[in-house]
Amino acid sequence: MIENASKRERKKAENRQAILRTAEELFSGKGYRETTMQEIAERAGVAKGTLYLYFRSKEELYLTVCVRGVSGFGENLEKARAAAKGVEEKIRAVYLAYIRHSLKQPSVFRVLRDTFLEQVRKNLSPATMKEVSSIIGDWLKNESELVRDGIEQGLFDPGLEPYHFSVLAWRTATGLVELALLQDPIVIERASLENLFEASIDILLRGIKRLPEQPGNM
Amino acid sequence: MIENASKRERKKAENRQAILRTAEELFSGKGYRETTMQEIAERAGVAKGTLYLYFRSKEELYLTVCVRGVSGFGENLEKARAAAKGVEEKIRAVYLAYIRHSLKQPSVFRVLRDTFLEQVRKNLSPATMKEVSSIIGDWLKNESELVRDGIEQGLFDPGLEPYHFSVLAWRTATGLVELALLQDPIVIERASLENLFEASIDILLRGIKRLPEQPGNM
Amino acid sequence: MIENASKRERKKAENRQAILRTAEELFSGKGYRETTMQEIAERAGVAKGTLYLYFRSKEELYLTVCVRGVSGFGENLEKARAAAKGVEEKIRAVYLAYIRHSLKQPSVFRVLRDTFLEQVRKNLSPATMKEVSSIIGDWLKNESELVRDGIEQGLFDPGLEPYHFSVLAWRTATGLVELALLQDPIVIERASLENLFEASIDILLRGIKRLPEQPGNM
Amino acid sequence: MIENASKRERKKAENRQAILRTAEELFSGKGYRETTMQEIAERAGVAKGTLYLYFRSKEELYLTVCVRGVSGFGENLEKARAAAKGVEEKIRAVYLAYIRHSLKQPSVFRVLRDTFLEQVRKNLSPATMKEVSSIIGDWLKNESELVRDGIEQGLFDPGLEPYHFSVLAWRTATGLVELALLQDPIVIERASLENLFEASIDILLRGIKRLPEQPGNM
DNA sequence: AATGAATGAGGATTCATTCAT
DNA sequence: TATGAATGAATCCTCATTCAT
Repeated sequence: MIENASKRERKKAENRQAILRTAEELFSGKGYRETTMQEIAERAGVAKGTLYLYFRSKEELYLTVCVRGVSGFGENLEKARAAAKGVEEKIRAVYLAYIRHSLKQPSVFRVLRDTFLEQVRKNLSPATMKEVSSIIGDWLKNESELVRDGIEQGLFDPGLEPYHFSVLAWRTATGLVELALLQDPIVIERASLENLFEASIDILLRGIKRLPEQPGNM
Repeated sequence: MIENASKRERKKAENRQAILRTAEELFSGKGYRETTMQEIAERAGVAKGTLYLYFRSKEELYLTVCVRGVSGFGENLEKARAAAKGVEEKIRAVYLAYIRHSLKQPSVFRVLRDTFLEQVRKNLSPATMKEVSSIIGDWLKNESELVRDGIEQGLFDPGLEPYHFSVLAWRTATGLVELALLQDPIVIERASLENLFEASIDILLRGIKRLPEQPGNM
Repeated sequence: MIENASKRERKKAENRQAILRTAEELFSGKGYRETTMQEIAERAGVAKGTLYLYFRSKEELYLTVCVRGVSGFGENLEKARAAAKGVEEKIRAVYLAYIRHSLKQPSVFRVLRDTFLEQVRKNLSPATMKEVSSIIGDWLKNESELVRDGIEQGLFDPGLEPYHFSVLAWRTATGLVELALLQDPIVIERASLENLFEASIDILLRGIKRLPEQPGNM
Repeated sequence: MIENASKRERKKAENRQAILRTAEELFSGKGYRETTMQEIAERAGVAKGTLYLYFRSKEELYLTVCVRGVSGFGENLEKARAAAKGVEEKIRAVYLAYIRHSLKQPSVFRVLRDTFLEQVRKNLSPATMKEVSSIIGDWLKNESELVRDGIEQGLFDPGLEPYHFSVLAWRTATGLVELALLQDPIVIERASLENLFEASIDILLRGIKRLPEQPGNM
């Protein structure tokens, strides 16, 4: 009896996961409008109607996909920072973790990004907006702390506004990921782009380093 | 006869421009999928069927909007480069011109940006994408000439890949403009962002400067 | 063992009644098409599948509700007839009992009325319709016996077709109840309507009375 | 040119009429829910999408059908009254005209009736409700006048409340039409019902006649 | 007997594109 | 050249019914 119940529960949970995975893949690959419930159902191996047993509407499914992915994101960045030694290394680690994670879970990246596109914001519930914002907000805040530390340690230009740098790094990373996610990358090949990920944070860090001999005029 | 012909020509060109302007505005405001041919026609003051006299399909219309937008950018940036003296100043001028132009013509900016979101790409044929990218690619290549000049003049790190830097600057600028275009800016206030526009190119440039004493290891 | 069996029987009968009560309420409030099996199940406190243990289909459930409703009417009217003395009084009593019962149990009334709206009929098989009508037909036939008695006793116009009068009285009563059940009565106030209930049967009866002096020409 | 335009206009108007006619037929035969846009389109000889060129939604189409039919109804009753001579004949003529017109245009009848069914009232716009109510209201008012005249002329029982009689006649007629509209009439055959139409108004009128010799006690 | 997850046919609506005028 | 009516494929969602547990 319990066996039965749990078996059923398990099957249900599996179904839910299958739907979410499929939906994530499709939404992420083709966007909200382009993805049809029919296709999600087919690929998830269930009937169209079944989707509506688990999610009240296409929109609810989309939001669930979003929120689910977003949760893991923050922790990931946190881990990267904890693992790295030294201010500069931490900044670099978080920056690259943001890029790597985004490339691995494009749908999450897209939600994060969409939160900052007016066009799409209306699709997101306030709750989602808040959760997403808080992740970015945390990153920016933590990042600023690191920069401040760096300044205090004499590593970075004392005239630098720490928060500004965080925003700058975030926007740069986002812009690069966007390019990388295009299925046949344009303007630049994938391999070069990979190099650019590392090069970009190097340039950014170098751009804020303190120059002892010749006083920075920034 | 000739009078009539030229009059007709003029009317035709006007119609074309009106359609393009309207389409740009709508694509920019609601995205490709959300924009209907019906609405474009209505707002442009022509009949739905007329659109198809000027553009073979919705996609071609979109492409034309893009190309027109990119060209506008091109001229603008060209002017900025011509006006500035010295490599570094030219790079800064072009970078800032890109931002200013984007803020002045948000719809062009948005349409172009969307072309780099997969959501829109799924609706566009590879041919369309290729066309847009090649224009942007050309433009980035021009930009990298400047960087190459800078390296030759001993201003920038000789290990730097010029084209990469163009891409980096472009993505950074784009990321910042995106933030600036949000109606209720989150994360950062408008004023700070204005500062960041200038600070960002300073950081980027400083990040690639040659360091005579300690040889660049990038 | 027997205890258990009877207990189960009781439970089963209770379930059946609960389902029927709930269905009646819902069918009455929202109509056949608008009422879903899901909602019936929920409100009756059973699972959707359980409904199909008791009733083969939605239609059979509806039919059962109807039949049950008609039977209730039947008993009630029968009682009224038995209690009254004299043909005329019996007819009046049955007529008023029909109205009172309808007002006391609006859902039964509504379900039965709907069975005579083509909208509902399209959802019901001919068999179902036939079943309901035969019950109502029987009931009307009983009623016409009274009229026949009245004619034989020289009370009513001998040219009168007894069954027709039953139908007429039934439709008139139904029409009046319909009006009375409107939440914000239009056309006539509730109080007046109450008077009309009595006045109407008076008029109907007077309309069929034998007129000794001038031979009825109906 | 004008030829063309008018030809086109005519075609459009014809289409509209065809759709309305078809819709009336179907709505009226199967009810709102049972009728599909697909079927209306097919039978009207147009494509599904075409319906939406003429009517914004299924509901708007339904209401248009309703309102269109309702307009002619009032005039019809008016004509019947004008044509008949004498109070009694006028009442009979209007009553029968109501029945005949209802049978000829069932959809109109249904709208009229539905205005008095709580279930359906929510589907009707206030405007429709008002128009429909006014037709019934007019009938009832005019009818009352006739009854009042009859009383003054010594034809009808002086104790009779004129308005009540109007309501009674209206509800009786409605109840009978309802029965007649069932596709395979139940409880009573079509032919008998036809007789009942006339018999019913005879009974009603006879039921309110003044009885000079034996004072009416109603 | 009871459950409730799964099904899939069916229905309203949208919109890019065509074509007769 | 310009029009806008017509098309129908495509999409989201509902719900009666089935069936494994």
